[in-house]
Amino acid sequence: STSNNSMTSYIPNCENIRVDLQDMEMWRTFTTGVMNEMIITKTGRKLFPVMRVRIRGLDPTRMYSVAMEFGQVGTNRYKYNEGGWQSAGKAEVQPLTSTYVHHKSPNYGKFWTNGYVDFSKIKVSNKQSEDMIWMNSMHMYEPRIIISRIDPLAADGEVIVFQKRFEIGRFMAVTSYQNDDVTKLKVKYNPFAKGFVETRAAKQKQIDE
Amino acid sequence: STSNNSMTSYIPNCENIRVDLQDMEMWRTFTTGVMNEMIITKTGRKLFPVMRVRIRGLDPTRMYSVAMEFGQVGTNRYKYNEGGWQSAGKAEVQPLTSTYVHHKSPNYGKFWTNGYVDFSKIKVSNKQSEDMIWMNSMHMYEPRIIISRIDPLAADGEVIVFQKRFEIGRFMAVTSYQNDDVTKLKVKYNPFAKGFVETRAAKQKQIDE
DNA sequence: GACCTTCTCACCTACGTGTTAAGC
DNA sequence: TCGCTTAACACGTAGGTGAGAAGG
Repeated sequence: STSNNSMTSYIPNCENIRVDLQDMEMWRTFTTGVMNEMIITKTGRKLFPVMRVRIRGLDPTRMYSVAMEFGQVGTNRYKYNEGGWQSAGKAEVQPLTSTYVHHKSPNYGKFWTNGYVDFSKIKVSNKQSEDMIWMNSMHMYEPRIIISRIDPLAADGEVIVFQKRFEIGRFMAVTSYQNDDVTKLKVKYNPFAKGFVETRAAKQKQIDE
Repeated sequence: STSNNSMTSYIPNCENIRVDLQDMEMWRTFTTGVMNEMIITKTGRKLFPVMRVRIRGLDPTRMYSVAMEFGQVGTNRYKYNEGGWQSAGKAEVQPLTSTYVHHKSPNYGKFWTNGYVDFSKIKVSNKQSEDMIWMNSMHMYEPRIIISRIDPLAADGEVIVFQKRFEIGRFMAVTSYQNDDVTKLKVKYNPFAKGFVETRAAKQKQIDE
């Protein structure tokens, strides 16, 4: 939408910063012909796949914070019906604590541009809590990266110098998987779900016979 | 020794910084009537007990790095003989990479003084490697804490503002435990060694009978 | 009833222990 | 032989999965 696009353009990218999402093949798998889902629980659940980026163009000697924000997409809530997602009324209010400041923040530009930055520690929840991202179930979210430069002269000591939306990282927050195709992909690619590979294969065999 | 004491005094403690070691009862257990030992391996081994400190007196809005250095004690190497440690010739050269910069560095004074700072991620090794503390086996070490303030005006951007030695944290680096009393204490207090509690108890019973 | 949430569970990954026997 | 180091191992801790039944 227009409002989303304007978000990335009002930030002067004065340092020529670039941020590239990694593991694109994996991300395409979870978004081609399917709307990805992420389970949220009271105690917090990790995301899969994991956002992993390469950052370039920071001043090596200056200090930055890197954060990931989860923005609500659109103004509706959704339901899964007859094999697809459809609007189901107006969205709940976007919870305020929807930004994860990377645990290595703040740090030198040199640190952030050396290798990859991953967000594997993020936990998403349907309850408010410090240390977790609070989301509404059956709502759509989009991850966005925000880089701030530490600046003692600024009012709050930090100045946003870069933002980027990752449309390919969009997902539906759910308390249990709705689309069985999503479950299949999670079991296939997430090592922690290895115990269900055989289970699901056996069931599929029963169906086939 | 005189040289060790002078190390802490040439740093002007201009910010009235205090650093207090926690879990003193545990540390006393590992140093009263016994010389503590820490196993070092090629792939790196964690320390037990873990150094955990409370820091006070930092400027909340300025930025600091907190590090732990492992200094060689004395100029000898040692051997365990007839139930005690004794000198066994001249020490090997102190490896250079003997400082662990805490993984949350750099960070605001406010962060460091809020709660405790623990060094549970430190790994010690007898091989040179990034990310690990390189030590010589059968040598004695002493942990020391070093706090540096990030200062854009300084030549390398950091200025040491505090140092402190922890004599109670001294230990002998070994590739396998020499003193069985140390092994007993490790098995008794380290949760990860719980599998050996019964084993050792059973063996002791055999001896008693 | 229909829809969504919560809880417990078996089954994984990942890795921190001292033990022991073999190696040098 | 002796002293020290290495590697494989059984047995823990810690925590990340979807499944499935129960709850609201």
